[in-house]
Amino acid sequence: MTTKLHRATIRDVAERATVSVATVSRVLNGSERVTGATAESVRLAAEQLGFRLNSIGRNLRSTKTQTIGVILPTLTHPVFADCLQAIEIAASAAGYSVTIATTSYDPANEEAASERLLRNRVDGLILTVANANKSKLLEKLDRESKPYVLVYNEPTGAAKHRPSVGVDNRLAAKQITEHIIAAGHRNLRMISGPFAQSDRARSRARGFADAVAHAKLELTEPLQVDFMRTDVRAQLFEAMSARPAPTAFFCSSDQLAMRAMHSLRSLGFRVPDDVSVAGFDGISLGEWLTPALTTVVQPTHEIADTAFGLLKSLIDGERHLGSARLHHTLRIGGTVAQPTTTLIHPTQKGTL
Amino acid sequence: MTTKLHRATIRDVAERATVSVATVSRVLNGSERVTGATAESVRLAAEQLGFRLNSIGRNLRSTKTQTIGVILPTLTHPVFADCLQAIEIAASAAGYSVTIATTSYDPANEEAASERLLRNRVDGLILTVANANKSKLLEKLDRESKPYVLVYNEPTGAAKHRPSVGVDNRLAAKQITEHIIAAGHRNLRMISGPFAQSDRARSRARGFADAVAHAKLELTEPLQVDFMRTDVRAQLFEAMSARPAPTAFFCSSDQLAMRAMHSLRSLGFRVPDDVSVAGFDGISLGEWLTPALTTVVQPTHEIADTAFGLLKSLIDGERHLGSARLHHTLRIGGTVAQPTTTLIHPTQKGTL
DNA sequence: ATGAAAGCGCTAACAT
DNA sequence: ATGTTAGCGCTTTCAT
Repeated sequence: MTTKLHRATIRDVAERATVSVATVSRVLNGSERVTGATAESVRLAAEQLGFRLNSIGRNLRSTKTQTIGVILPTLTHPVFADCLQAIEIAASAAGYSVTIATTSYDPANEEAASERLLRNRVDGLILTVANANKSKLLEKLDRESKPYVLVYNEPTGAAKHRPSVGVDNRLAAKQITEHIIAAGHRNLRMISGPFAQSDRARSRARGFADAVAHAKLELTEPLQVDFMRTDVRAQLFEAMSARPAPTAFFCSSDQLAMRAMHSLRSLGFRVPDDVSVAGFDGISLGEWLTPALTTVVQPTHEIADTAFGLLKSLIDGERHLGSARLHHTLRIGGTVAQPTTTLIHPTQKGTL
Repeated sequence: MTTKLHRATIRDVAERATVSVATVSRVLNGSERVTGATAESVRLAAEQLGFRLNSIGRNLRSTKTQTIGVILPTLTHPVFADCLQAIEIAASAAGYSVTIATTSYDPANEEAASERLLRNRVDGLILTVANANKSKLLEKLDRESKPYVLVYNEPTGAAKHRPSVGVDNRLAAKQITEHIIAAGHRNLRMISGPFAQSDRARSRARGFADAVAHAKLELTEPLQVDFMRTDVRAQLFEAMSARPAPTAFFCSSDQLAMRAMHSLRSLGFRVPDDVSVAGFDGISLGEWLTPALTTVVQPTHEIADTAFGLLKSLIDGERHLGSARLHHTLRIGGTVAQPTTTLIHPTQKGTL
């Protein structure tokens, strides 16, 4: 055990095993035909020297880094955090490292983040962008034919060729909205994150509108809430002041749903007795609420695995792999109930 | 715009700008004295060529990667996810990339994860290990004098020299337990994650015991719950069958608290009317519950910033920087209330 | 089956 | 202020 153990290079190993560096490299990579005896002596020498392969040298030479980049809007959102975790597990199982970047939903950050990753020569990227149809970053990636797979984004139109993995947001939103309507609600309102930050939010709003239109109900404008910034409570107070007042809210994410429920309750409305709330995502915390949150469950783990698998194929040179729409499920909790028909007009119970 | 834009190397730039590669390298690094004119021509050439620095080459030569590794038990836990996000923000602001690894609380994975990171020659590591006092990984890092900073871990005894950032878990646990006792509870029970997986859990259990002892109450064994695996509900059913039955639970994490509340409620106990619950961590979701979760708030963001700052100093060669205990705060929600004194014996309300 | 040698893209002495 | 040159640690023809 010398002081600078890991400074041992492939060359040191070669000397100690009295073979050439080429041979050492061969046994290190398992590849090539090397005599069992020499291989063993190399392994022994490596162990004795405390040798640790320096990936940098390998990467420089092979122009492959066995590293993928992951660019996500935030890790504060459990969906993204869980997804990243699943990606990391899949990647490391395949011998890949993962380098991350977050954008705070800001396309400007997408640029800086991607450049950093690209300078590091990641072999490919898994990412969620603000808008998959119109993205400088994606255009760059396309131009440079750098492998990437989108998660959660649903590119459409001219961008439809972009590889992506996620659920059918519009359909899922339509279905959960139908569930709300089936419970007897006639005055629904959607609460959404800022459309500019999320094409998912837009798709979900479309699905909501689909269901509302199909039931021949009146469609109101989604309440756009900048989650981290705005006073959700004030916005909800106003929303509940409308006549007829909404009896149910469909929220574009579970976090939004939780905040909405909290605000509604603090305004004196009982959930689901006075007003129903449904979410979207299926974060596990939602199950632990009482009553449990009614929501759409996205198969996060599967999305991650599929995305990594796709990316791996792309990296390995396969083409035309297409995208994957995975199955969502409805998780019927207890936050959506029948509207209280006896209520003339839900009196404004709370105050600001 | 040729096909292979980014294949342009520093050498191509040098040729186009009719200077030497050394000069290009100099303007790229901002360092050194280069005439404004030549610098400009180099920048122009680089732009025209769509040149993108290849970090691999730089890293190999400089034996620095401007990359840190982050090893965390999981990202499923919001505390870790939020911390990682804050680390990433701090790191990228300082020009560092971050490569991640998760261990699922399994020390065996710590080994594999760290080797991967170390092969990638990360400049330093930020990590949370199962046991900061007894860790093969930490011993290795010490032996190789690889810079690292622990987060959340609280090394003690012989391991006290290990740089760490976090709160005083024992004190914080003691304080929130005192809060519970001050509400009038006499029969408290702690619910903890597996001690083997978390030295924090052990510290918190000690703090709990401190408060219980100080109030001269009877100390019961913490209920160890393997969160992801065990049937929490069954364990709680049993716990509530004890006589005298506990009237309050202190949970070693907010997630555990949420699961506990869910199980208790499904067993027919009202929280906080029949039984009080407090958590630890201060995840933001806890604030959105109704009633809001009473808990200890760890300054996650600050922990991340401090840890990165410390690591950066270590990487830059400074020594003897010590550790940082950051301030926690109690967040008094509504999940801890006075025990119902009229209750003779809390009758078993639910069934399995 | 193994070795010799070239070179991936860059930085850092050392020259000039 | 700028150029020359020697590698950083590894993989990979091309020989043998």
